[in-house]
Amino acid sequence: MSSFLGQMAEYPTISIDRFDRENLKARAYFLSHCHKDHMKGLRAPTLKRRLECSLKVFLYCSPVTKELLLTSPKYRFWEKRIVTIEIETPTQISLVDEASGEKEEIVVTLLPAGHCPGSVMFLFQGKNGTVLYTGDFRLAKGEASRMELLHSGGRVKDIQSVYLDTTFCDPRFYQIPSREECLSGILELVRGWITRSPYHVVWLNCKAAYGYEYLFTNLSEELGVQVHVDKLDMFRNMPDILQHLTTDRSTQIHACRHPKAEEYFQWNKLPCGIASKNKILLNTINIKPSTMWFGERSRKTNVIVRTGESSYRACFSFHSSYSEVRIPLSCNSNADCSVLKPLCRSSQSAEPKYKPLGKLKRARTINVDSEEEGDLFDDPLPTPLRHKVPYQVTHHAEVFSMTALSQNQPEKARQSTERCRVESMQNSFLANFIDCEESNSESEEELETLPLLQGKLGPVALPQQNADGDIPQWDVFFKRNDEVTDECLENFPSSTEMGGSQSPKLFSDSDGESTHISSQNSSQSTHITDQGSQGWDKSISVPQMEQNVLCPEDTCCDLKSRDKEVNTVSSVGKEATMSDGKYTPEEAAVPNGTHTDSQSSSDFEIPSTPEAELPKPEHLQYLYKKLATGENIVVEKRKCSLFDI
DNA sequence: GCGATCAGGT
DNA sequence: CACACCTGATCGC
Repeated sequence: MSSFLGQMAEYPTISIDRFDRENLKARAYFLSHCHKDHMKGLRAPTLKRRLECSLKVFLYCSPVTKELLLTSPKYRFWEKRIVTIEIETPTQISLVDEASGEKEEIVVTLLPAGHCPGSVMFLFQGKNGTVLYTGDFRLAKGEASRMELLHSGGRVKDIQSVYLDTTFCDPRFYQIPSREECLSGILELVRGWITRSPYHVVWLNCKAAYGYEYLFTNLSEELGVQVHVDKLDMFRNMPDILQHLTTDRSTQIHACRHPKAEEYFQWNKLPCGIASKNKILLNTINIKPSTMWFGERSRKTNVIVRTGESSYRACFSFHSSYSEVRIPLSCNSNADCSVLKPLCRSSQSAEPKYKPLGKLKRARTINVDSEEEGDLFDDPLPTPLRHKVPYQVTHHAEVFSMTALSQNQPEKARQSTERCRVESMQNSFLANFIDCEESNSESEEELETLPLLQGKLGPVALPQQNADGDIPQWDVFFKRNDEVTDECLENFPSSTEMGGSQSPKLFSDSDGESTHISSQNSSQSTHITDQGSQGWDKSISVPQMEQNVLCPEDTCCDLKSRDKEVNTVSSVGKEATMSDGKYTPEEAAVPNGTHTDSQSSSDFEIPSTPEAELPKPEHLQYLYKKLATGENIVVEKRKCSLFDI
């Protein structure tokens, strides 16, 4: 359960991913993704009642999240009260207090989070500054640069707080192999097994949760075998996922579930009940996706570990690891950049890009123009179509989409009369990183020594710069992979090598030299569904501006100035107290060089920000000072830290 | 009967 | 370790 209580210090009238207690009074709700632990209170009678009374309260989320949510009858009562916001489309929302009529404007931008279908991060911009709520996220290869652009779109100083998913925000989870590596390992294991005969089947022992879809779709895509699941109606409008799933049990790849699945497996039975085909017994192996991590200096890089005669564990994570959580707060290079990198890619590089799954098929198109105020909210399932264009205006009294920046916009382009403070946010970068530090311990002892904000989602890490850290030796980790990739792959089970009904003999869990399954080439061999994140095939917005205004060129940012102000952050939930002090880094290093995308290496690489350092104790000094002066910092029961440089 | 909470499991 | 659930027991309404 996320320990984030739902409210952010800067904007306490909105609630995110929590719908109980204090959140019952919120003026607006936001849901980052459809995992139960982020939906607490969402179907409670108390909230339902409030909804019936407060007609101006809405839930904002991505179109995919809405689709998934409404698949469950338990949440259907939300149907008319959900407003979907397109990815990467800054949208203004009026937060109205129904009692007093008091109104506050806020601009929210949804950014793909890579955690599960529909998952997003929320960037809020308003009178109390800019805050980023990450929700749960897994940055994928190539996404670091997106984050840079994100941050370069707003001056660093405007980022007051980052409410961060700190699941693995601990040095002990220093590395989790990249999505591509894990995928590649699983793919080859599955391939090696199911190609042996039509009676060789694989059971993917997945927990009930959204987030495995990219695994299913990629396996299906590569192997031409659909994955058996219990239910797929939630994906009925997402053909990119749906086409790879089936409820036909005769397939060779299963991800079905049953409470007694483990027991079944002992008896050679799949969770869906079948044990044979054409009266011939099936040969089954099971693969359990689970988090595996690798310490900074560990050479252990197997992404598949054999745990039994027919059992394997495969590395898989919904969350970013410690090394991935180092989010560049701004971009190093130059700048015309716009907020969002995906818009900037005119050159279609070979870079493997993880695109969020779940592109919605629109049942119908809805024209949205300035006359259609009511439509947005009255419309049922197929959400109003909007283009991912800058400057679009959705027409509802309280919701406007607009371009994020005005830098490239002709004034005439502004359709909304609303002022958009985002305007000022474009230049001035600082090569900062959000970094989490240490302490996964729950012992009082450690908490005392290192007073950090705790919580899965919550603590805020502060940008910091350090010139003398020990930089992770990325090369050490991945160089070797390059060298051994091919031979490793050769060690994979193949239909010819593996005889009988034994399961593949590989991937020993010991220090594996040859058992390592990982490939820098995985981007080639493992296709990740490309579907243009949430782009819509039909356009509708009337006031349509030029596309890509946000980022005219494929160029990246140019570092014009360095913003020295970085507010400290923090606070999780209502108990937390924001620290409003500002910090001026004395030695904000000048980002050097031009940003280049990391095309060739893994997620862990932080190519564009060579100065990035590991957090060091001295970085906490400022925080300590604040603590010493009595500023409130709430320590909750989890790990992670607040970096207050 | 429902929800909330907890313990225990995968 | 951790997640994202699930089940079952207990309690209160």
